[in-house]
Amino acid sequence: MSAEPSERYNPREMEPHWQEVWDKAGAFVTKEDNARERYYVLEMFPYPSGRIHMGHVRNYAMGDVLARFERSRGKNVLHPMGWDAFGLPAENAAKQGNVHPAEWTYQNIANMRAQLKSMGLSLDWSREFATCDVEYYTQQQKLFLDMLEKGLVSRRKSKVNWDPVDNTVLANEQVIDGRGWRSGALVEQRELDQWAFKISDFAEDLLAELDNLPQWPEKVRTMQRNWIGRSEGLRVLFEIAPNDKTSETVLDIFTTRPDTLYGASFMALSADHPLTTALAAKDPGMAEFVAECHRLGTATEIIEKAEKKGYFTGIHVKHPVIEDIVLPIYVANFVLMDYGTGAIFGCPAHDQRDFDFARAYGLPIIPVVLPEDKQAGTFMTEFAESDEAYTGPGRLFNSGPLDGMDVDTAKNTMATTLENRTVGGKPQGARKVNYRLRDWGISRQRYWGCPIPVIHCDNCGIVPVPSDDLPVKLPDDVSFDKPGNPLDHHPDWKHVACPECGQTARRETDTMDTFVDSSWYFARFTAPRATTPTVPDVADAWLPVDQYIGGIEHAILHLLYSRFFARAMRETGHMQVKEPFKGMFTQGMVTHETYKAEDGNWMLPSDIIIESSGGTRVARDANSGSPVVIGPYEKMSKSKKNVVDPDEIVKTYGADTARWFMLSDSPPERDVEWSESGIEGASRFVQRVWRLVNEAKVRIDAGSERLGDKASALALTRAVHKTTANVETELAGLRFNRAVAMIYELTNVIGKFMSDLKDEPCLSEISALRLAINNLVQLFAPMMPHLAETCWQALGNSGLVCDAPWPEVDQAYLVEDSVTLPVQMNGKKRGEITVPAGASEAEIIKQALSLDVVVRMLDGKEPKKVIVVPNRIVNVVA
RNA sequence: GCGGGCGUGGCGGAAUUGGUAGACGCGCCAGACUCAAAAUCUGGUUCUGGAAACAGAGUGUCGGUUCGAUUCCGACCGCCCGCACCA
Repeated sequence: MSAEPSERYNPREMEPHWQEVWDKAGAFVTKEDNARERYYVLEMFPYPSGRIHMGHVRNYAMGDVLARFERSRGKNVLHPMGWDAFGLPAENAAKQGNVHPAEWTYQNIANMRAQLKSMGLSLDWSREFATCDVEYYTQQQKLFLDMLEKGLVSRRKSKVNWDPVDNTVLANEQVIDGRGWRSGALVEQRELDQWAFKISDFAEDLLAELDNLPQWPEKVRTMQRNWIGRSEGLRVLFEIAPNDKTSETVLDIFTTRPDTLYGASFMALSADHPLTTALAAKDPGMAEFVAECHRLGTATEIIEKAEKKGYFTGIHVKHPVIEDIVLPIYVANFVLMDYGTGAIFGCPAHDQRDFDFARAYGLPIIPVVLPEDKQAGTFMTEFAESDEAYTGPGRLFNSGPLDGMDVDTAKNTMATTLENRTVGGKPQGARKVNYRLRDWGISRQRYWGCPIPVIHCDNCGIVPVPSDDLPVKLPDDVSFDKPGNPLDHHPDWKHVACPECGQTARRETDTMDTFVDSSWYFARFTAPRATTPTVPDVADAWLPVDQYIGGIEHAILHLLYSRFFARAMRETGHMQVKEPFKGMFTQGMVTHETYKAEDGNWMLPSDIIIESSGGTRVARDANSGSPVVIGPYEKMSKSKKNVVDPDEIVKTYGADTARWFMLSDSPPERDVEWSESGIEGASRFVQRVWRLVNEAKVRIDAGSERLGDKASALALTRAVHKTTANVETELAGLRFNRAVAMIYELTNVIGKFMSDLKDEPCLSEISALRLAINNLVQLFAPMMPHLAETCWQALGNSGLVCDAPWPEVDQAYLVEDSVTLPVQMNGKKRGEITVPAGASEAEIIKQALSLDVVVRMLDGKEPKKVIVVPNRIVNVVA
């Protein structure tokens, strides 16, 4: 099959053809026994919602360009695809449509696979898997058991974020502004037995290694750093003054400012602190205050506005470094139980929250840090009138032995002092590094997830499922008509004999958070059919992923969990690599104009007609003709109906056109604006290239017998080599938009060359044209692979362009033998001169000064100075 | 509040280490081809003045360094994103 010259290029015919050719040739099946350098490119695998969207098209187009490009550069490329297939939508579909989650999911996968195949991606489909495949989650259960054995999994009663709409637990990372990330429901706090991965064991390493990921966006690294939230400080034991309300004798607090201890004026406990709970049991007023704190919730708006409130416990602690001073203990609504020890000391002068609290309750405010440029007296006076705590640097004062020290020295000195004292037989102070990062709770009360392979036995406690008994398979016969977890109310699934004592026991009915599934799939792709989670040697050979591409929305959750999993898999012997992704790229979103009808309803782009006259665009309803308001570009979303269906685009314009458009114009990390005229422009280029190739073919076939070296032929050859070198650099750096621009430029150059070509060209012109047109095809081949194959064949090349090596760049052609230099007068361009490449400075100056405009402006005077930057510029200073 | 990023024509965006601002695309204007339209091709398109040659201004604002600044420095203005009572 081949397209006739002079016909329009027909992607609908050619694209399926080449897809079949690649498929039959097994062109993109990755071989292990391949001596070439390995290159692993991976795009975040999709959730099988049923249809791909333009965001997928952009993501996979980028990955595919890299895969094809690196392949042509001689690498052994791994470019796999799979499905992040567990999750709640399948269960919701089951509830609504009476379809089994498995059926729904696999049907969606089939649809989306067909859509992805129509894009012509160079994927190794032989490695495809879905995380809901038994073969995959069996291996995940093995990993879980290995991690359990290594002490990387914990089970404890803990406060969890409970989503009352989805009826399940959420990880902290899945709570956004106090609401569930999927349901948007206000999250409640509940106490449950939970399985958790001990990600906090790796906090330090996860933080430190961020510095060794130079190919990650700075933004993502910063976000992870903040999330891990390391802070160095001191645990301090405060002695509780003897009293009759509690039997406790010490209060354990965490502070990062031990230097300000001389400014302490109160202590504050979290509403959930054990001491609070004990005291509230006997104090109804306090119990009411605690309840009030819980009602406040965690929503951002509320926290921002909430006043600092407290409740005095009636007890005091002794000041650790000032004799005969006691400090009152409050329960305060701004102290968090899950950070530090859930208790703090308050130094109002140097912490804004403490300041506000002290103001509200009439507590002393004692400044102990003096800004470097202030006198103690004036600072005290100014400070008394201020509403702000001073949190900057300075020297200690009002602080006895610390007076005169800078903040860091004072911190250290105080730490050492307290380390050397004891309270109740323990050191009063202990240096401690605290992290915000908390363990990753993975228990979910759901059916469509990976079962947690443990058994609860009344005699033996928690018993791991023996590996011979794996997999713990999900039962097929489940009902979704009752609220709660279908696994829990399944008639017999959970009832099993204890593997240890044989007595009646219960299976764990919780399944794993679906983020577990996506935390190691990149490793599984290296040996997707192995009967172990990985084949360690193979995983180590491929990993880390050279280039990972996906959305910024996974900057914390997925990427942090994956980094943890790599470490956990290392500890359990499944691989050596601890950083899973060497290069990370976060691509921007696809946006589209929004359209609103007169009645205020959003309208689909396909339901409107846009007319433009004299630069103004007017939209109206395609059916009724009534006017439609054109709104700004926003992220494509179903709710605003500003979506374009990739299937329709592929049918109308072809995959190559869609890919080309997605890669041109906008830098890949920025949002791209989808527009009708944009896709039309891309389509125009496809046809233009096709015409150009056919015209070139006619000229080349006609040949020539005239000898001769034409300057235009040399210029074209230079342009080809230069563009090849530049496109290579840009593609390697993922600057697809710049590569596209250069290819356009070269196309223009070739077009110009052809229209200038005489009826009887000489040999040098024909061979320059042959090189140019073939190279052009190769340059755009990673982006528009079908068109490239068609052109490649039409030009009479043998084999597939996807197998052809990247064109060679001859450095000799990159060196120009004459240069055009701009000539500036006082920094403003006035003209230009052309000089031989090796021209001396004196020559250049002489030529520049003889320019008409320079002579005129100098008006007979000598220039003050002439600056010559070789190969760049000449500047005449008058 | 803290952290990260960004401000360039009508629009998306280009501009190596400071060296011709506006590549390339979209849009628009004019012309060619056509009975006509579509498609295609050619030319033009930062702004102001001018028929043109040309001159002046110009990369958010103000200032600085420099022969020369979109690029470096300082102050400000505006926008986007992330985090946020983390002691």
